Amino acid sequence: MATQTEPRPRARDPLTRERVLRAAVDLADREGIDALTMRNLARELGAEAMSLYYHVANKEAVLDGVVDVIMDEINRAVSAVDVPPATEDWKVVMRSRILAAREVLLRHRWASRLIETRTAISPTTMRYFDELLGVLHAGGFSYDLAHHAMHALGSRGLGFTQELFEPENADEGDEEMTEAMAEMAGQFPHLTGMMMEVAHDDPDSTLGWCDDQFEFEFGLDLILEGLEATRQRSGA
Amino acid sequence: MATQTEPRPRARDPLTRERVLRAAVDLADREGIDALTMRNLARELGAEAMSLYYHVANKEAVLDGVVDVIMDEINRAVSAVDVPPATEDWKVVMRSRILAAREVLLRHRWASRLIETRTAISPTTMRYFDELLGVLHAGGFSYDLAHHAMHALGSRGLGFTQELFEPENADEGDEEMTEAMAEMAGQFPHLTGMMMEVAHDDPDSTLGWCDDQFEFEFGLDLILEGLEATRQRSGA
DNA sequence: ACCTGAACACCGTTCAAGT
DNA sequence: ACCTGAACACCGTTCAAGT
Repeated sequence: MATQTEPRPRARDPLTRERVLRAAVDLADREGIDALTMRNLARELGAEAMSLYYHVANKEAVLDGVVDVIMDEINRAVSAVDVPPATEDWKVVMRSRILAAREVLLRHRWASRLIETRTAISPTTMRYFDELLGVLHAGGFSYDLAHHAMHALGSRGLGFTQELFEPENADEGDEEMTEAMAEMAGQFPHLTGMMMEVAHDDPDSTLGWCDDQFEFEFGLDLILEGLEATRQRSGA
Repeated sequence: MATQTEPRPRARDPLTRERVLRAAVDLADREGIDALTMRNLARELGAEAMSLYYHVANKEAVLDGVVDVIMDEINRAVSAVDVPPATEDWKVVMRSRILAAREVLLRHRWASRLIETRTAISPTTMRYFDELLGVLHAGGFSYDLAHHAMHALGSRGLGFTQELFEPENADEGDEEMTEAMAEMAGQFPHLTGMMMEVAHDDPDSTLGWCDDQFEFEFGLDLILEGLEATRQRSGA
């Protein structure tokens, strides 16, 4: 056994586009998307940063590839959940597909923000949306209305949570919290009222009181039902 | 008159947090958000990068401040459009507010992406959402339902277009285009079908065929109507 | 064919120093 | 009080060079 005291030996198979992209996803999962630099990625693979450029054009290509890996995982998850073939309600199929996609994005929380920065659309991504369109079309939507439907869903169609200002760190002390709220009451009566009403309904919650999964499904169902109503109305 | 041959003289008033932030917005408008570096920003102001640190804590604080400037512009635009006080339909008020906010974001196209990266929520931003909540509450929503409504709107409540994969550069040659489509037809029947149907309805459009404003309003109205139906149903 | 070292032009930021 | 120069630890990327 050769002496190896390197901090990160990492069985040194030859590099590969695949290995590079997989390492990139792992790195982002483990240390966040900001840690995904060419130098860190290379170290992860036991190589030098410059070696990566033999397998990928540049960092942008790495990011494109990483999104592709995620979209592939989504496609896999979606086709795995799609088992019940006897379902005739397009809303049920759509819903379960989107929720499956969402689960993947929850496993890679950096991914949705990254996906939004892509300008080109890869075949893997096209496949996802093509199948979604297929569900609508099979459900009685004209392609024209299906087109509007896809826009109405927007990024929610991939399972994105739409939240602005995710709490991120709801670790603020309780006293600072109530103090801030007192100051808030005057300036922002409705925000204050809302928080008080919700706190009354469910005393356990002060901050971090939003059930993301519930809110996502609420918004999704609202849109799906609106689309179904539009479809029936337009007879298309 | 003193000799001045500097490329960017820029009347050299003392720096100010306000001047720094305004220059930052101008710079992002003119050259894109990536050009907003501390060094570029300083040059814009006829100063050195290090001088900025006397007025702002760091770059993150600049970005927070920039978002605040934009949110202030939104609040101004919203209150300017809010003139008709006799309107009793909350949907009309909500719609016009959100469309006004959207116009501001269209003037600063880099802004929505930046806003999404903020973790803290400033008073200026709170004001916007507080007023939006006020419209819902005045329209007969319980704060609890209004809360769900805000989640359902998500970033659309600020006028964000939800589009994944904005075309960005729809400058692809027509021949490459049709070639790509031919290849696509097999793999992505529904995307192909959709494009053909839309092209048939409106022959002028092949790519860049989406009317963003129409799609935004379609999706927005879908949600607003869904919320109104939910409100009536829940009797809240 | 695959990998690397040295180097370049950038970042944000610190710190001691200038006026 | 306000601004700056030099320096540090990072980036992505090039290019000529190694095996």
